[in-house]
Amino acid sequence: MDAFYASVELLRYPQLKGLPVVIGGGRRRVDDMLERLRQEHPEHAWSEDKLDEIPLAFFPRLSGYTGRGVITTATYAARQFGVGSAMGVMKAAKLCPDAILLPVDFDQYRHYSQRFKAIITDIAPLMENRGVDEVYIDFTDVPGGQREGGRVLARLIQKAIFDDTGLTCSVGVAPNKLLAKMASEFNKPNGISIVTDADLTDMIWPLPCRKVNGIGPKAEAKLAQHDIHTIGDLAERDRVWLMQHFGKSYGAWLHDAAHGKDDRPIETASEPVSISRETTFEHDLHAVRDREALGAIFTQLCEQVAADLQRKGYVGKTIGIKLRYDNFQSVTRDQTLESYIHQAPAIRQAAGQCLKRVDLKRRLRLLGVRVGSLMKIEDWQAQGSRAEETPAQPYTESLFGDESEQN
DNA sequence: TCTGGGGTCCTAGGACCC
DNA sequence: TCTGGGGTCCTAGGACCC
Repeated sequence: MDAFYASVELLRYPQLKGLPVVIGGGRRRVDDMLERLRQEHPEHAWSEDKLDEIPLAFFPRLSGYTGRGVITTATYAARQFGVGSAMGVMKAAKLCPDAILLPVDFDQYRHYSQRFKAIITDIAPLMENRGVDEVYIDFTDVPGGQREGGRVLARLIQKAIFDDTGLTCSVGVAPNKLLAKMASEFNKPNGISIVTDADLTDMIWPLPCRKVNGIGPKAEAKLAQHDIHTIGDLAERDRVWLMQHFGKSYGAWLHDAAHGKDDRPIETASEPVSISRETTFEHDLHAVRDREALGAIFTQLCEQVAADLQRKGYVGKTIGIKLRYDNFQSVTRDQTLESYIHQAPAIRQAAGQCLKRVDLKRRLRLLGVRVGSLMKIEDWQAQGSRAEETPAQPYTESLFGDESEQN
């Protein structure tokens, strides 16, 4: 989907069309924005169905923002200023202070995500989820899927999605997932691109290695040290040499990828491996000085994870924590229990144990709670689930050090 | 002006078992 | 009498993706 979060926001605020808009900074919902408008401008009759009447002047701008968020999506107008996803909001504010900043509203994006995916599976049932805004589709056996190399079906899908949602997408058609992913980037937004094996040398090899899905910043830097910059450079290298320098498995994969080889099937169904919640604090917190605040956040994270588990219908037995220090270094600890759990007090109990195994002298910027080794709740019940033991005194024990160890 | 949140997969060492 | 060869599970960290 093209600039998905931003495009969804533009559906309800069409007055922002064509303007630099960025999504990020914080998590909020439309109601919060309405609430603020009602307080600040009670002379208007604000309501959910009149969002398109909100004057431009009332929208928050990047320039007024102070905080630690990042940009998740930028409209194409905002990208002209050099603003892009994963960029810190404060940096984006320097590049384009007048851009409109909207908070993320995941519920809304999930809703549109389900809608466009339902439209796709109606046309082509073999679809693999790749997050909220991206999918792989197997055209092979769809009627008409081979016409004009797939272009006809790609156009049909684009039109069906646009007619239903007003959202545009870009489609890459290729013999495998690796090439299709790269092809989808060639004609954004609202484009179609077709790549065949015969196009490998002229369309793929000139691209920087970083364009391969699976080569990130670290691998790119290491490749550059060996003077490998384009996918073509990579394709020239000997397979064994790559395996010696990048590991047996990754090296072999690099070699295959550079030659456009990928035989991964479309996975139409998948089970989650873990469910987690984490939060970055507005300001760094200290385990001893801010232990009340940290304790409250910790409890809330456990409750959110528990609610997520129950909503999605899972229990888990590996409970873990993650924290990030003020120097951005992250550590994790986890613990596998004897039985499966899914309730907040039990999660908090186990996660609290993990917390005792980390250094809490440095200031913290992030805290997270994770549950892994998941099992479907039905399977758990079918095999005679044992009720989890709730700690006798939940939420009262000392979690973040104690006053005696002041630092 | 430092750097979100929710995930997956891989590696590597150690415990433990046969 | 100084040291096997598998296999699985657990844990921690890190790369990468959307």
